[in-house]
Amino acid sequence: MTTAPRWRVVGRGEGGAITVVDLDRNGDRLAVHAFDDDAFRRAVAADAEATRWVWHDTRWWYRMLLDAGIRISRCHDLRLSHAILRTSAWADAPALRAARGWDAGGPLEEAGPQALFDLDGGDVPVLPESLDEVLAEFERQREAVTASPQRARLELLLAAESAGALVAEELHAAGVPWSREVHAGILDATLGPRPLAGGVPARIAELGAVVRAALGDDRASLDSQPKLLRALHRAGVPATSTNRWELAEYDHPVIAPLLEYKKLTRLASANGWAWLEEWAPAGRFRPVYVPGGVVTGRWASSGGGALQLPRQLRPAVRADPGWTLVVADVAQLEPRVLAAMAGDTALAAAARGTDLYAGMVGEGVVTSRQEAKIAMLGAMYGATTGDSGRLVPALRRAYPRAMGLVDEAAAVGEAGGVVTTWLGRSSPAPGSGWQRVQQEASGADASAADETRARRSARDRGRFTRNFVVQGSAAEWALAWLADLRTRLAALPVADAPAPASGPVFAARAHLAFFLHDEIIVHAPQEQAEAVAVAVREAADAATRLLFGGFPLDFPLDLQIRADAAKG
DNA sequence: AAGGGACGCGCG
DNA sequence: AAAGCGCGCGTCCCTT
Repeated sequence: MTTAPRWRVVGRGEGGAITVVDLDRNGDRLAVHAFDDDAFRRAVAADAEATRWVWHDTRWWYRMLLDAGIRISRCHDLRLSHAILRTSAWADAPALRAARGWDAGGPLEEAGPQALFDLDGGDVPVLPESLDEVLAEFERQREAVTASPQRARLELLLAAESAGALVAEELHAAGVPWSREVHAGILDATLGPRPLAGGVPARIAELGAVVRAALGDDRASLDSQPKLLRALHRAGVPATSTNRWELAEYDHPVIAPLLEYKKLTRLASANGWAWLEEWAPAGRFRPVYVPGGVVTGRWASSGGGALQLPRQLRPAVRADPGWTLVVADVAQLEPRVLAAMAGDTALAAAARGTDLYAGMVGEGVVTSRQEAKIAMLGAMYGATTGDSGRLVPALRRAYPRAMGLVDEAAAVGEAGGVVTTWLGRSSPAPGSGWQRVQQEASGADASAADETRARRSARDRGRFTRNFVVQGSAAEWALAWLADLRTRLAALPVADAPAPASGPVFAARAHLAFFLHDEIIVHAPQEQAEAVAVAVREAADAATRLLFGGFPLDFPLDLQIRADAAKG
């Protein structure tokens, strides 16, 4: 009788052949297989459900599999896991920290065959993919986790991070269903007809003329910040910058058309016709997601500005014929995560309905929903002045546990310490520059300027660590939500729907199409919309229980089923 | 000519 | 009406 492997570790063996080592739950070897590329794909396809595949970089291996139409259930991404364990305060892992090569983490090209042609790159870091190095790193990671006092949470974090890596590749492969017609229609209505190559859109040209007239300078340059600032000064607007918020404070006929001009030039340059051609040439927008790309554990993106899509263009996200979108975002994710982490039952009580901010008003902590929002954001970001800073003390009185948690995180950061999220991602230690500034200020010959500088950089770091614990833990909730939802969607029956342009893995199957910190979009066959909506809600509940057990707090969703992703 | 920094602004 | 966290990207401008 054969034992089913717990892990299947993938690497390059003799002569570069793909080699898979099957391990049992104790990490003992069950079998070793050498494959060519085709045989490897067949082996994965035959065992896609059962096994946790262990590999150096999901971007490399899973992209190859998805291209061949193969989806898998689980993996362990050594690159992402290494990054977490290397800095986690809960992992005492000297061997892992000493390992060379695993902290490289460059773009995908550097890990793939592209590197062969990147000769002038010279010392471009390449992740180890040889079987020996992959096995050794996996062993180091298992040791670090097993020895951790927070083993269960770290295991959860590594599993969630790795699932996120799978989701990121699937999102890229499927793409965001994008209506070029709707997008072009918005551009036309806002900017005017598409100009000839290199031309200025009509509405922008008109507004530019109005602005120059108001400045009394028909040759004023509006696109150069220093020149615009000088032109404003000549026209009697004593602005110190040209940002929107400051300009809005001045009462001058140039302000309104100038702000509109800036709005339109922004749309044209960031998401205009050129963007449409480059990023959505065939009805799909395919951003590259970068899991763990932000220090806090949030995802980043590269290419196309996926995480900055203006709300204005959301109507261009449009389901294929016979399909629909399930659009869901979490209401007040970060304050809810904070309440659960701190075990703050008063804040949890305010969150009991669907609107945490309304709950705060109901408890008499603040007088309006807007105040509640400003105060809560100020507490999580470390505001000290303005309306926001003024309201924070009221929150400290009403929610001492939640506020105590972020205040403590700030204090640790100001003192140069490290803070850690709910599941175990730690903030980076302060850099040598930061420490030097603090030391210089504490020396006997420190000037007043030295002390001011040191205090400011300490406060800056305090605000960073204050926010780190909340933003990072919220990212963990979102990862758990994504991972659980991904599994539920895969379990839905294959639908009788027209094949979408989403590639072989996603034809006739509901799939994630977009993710943005606390929001997801699922592209679903119309007949499955309700089932998908249920899965999205159940996944949120599952994530909450997984992270916070029985703590009495919901994470309610704002969920809509509709053909486009506009809010309505 | 290429690259880095500053600025501004889109998103959460 | 905003000053306080985390990002990516386009533009301009200056340096190399």
